[in-house]
Amino acid sequence: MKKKPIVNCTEICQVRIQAINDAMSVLSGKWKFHILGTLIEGDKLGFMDLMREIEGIGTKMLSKELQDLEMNQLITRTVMNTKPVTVQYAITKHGKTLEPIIKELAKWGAAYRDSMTAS
Amino acid sequence: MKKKPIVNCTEICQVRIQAINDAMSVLSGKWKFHILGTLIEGDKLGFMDLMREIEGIGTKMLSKELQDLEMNQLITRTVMNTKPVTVQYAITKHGKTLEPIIKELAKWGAAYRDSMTAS
DNA sequence: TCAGGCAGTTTCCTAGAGGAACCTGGTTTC
DNA sequence: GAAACCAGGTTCCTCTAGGAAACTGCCTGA
Repeated sequence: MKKKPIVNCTEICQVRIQAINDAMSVLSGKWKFHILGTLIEGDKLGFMDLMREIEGIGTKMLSKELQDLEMNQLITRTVMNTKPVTVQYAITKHGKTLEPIIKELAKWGAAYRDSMTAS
Repeated sequence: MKKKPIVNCTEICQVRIQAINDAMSVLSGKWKFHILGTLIEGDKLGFMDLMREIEGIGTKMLSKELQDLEMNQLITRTVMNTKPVTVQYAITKHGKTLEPIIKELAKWGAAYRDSMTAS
């Protein structure tokens, strides 16, 4: 009995897969959510501010991820002409659209931890 | 001028970081969202059904990710005693709590794609 | 002048994520 | 008996994400 061809993926399914891939390509990596979450909370942070807030991240990763996020227009980077040059990172309007996702994710993570420690 | 000690991370920040780490430890990887999304949409799917729905995944990854998800109680695996043994994967009540996140993620991904192609 | 802060960059290294292909073992249809 | 379908497991291989540590360059206050 011949089975339907390999490609019987429904269209809504295809669309969802592509959408999730798009989102993940921008948000992949260990640190993006943390950086975005931090910048959503406290706007205008410097490089060292972020280092202090995001426990565990190193300078290389932070700088690389910041570049990624800037390239994708989720954050902005402005160099201030102060005496020791400082830089301000801030979330963009576009980046703010991620707030619900990050909030949900954090909420779910906390609930998950509770449910695990309970059992 | 001495700066405040390294650890001046606010508490809400620490909590968020831990929550996001918890969530990511369970949801990390290229395929978990796809699998969960597919199982939320159509309940009770077999191994080959999932292969067909999730374009691009291979047997190794699918089987490994399914084990992970089952271990974390997000899906169930039931072996049916049919003539050629079939298996049914389904989402759990717990797994369903991820629905808002996955929906949001897919929504965001689609919107992101639109905004990128527009510019 | 020298330690320390800011903002990174560069190099080196390794574990693990993930793909391709092949194998098993049972069953049913042609 | 050959071919095909289900449900995986196994092996081999590659690539890169990510950490550690060291270095740069500028500025400032003690």
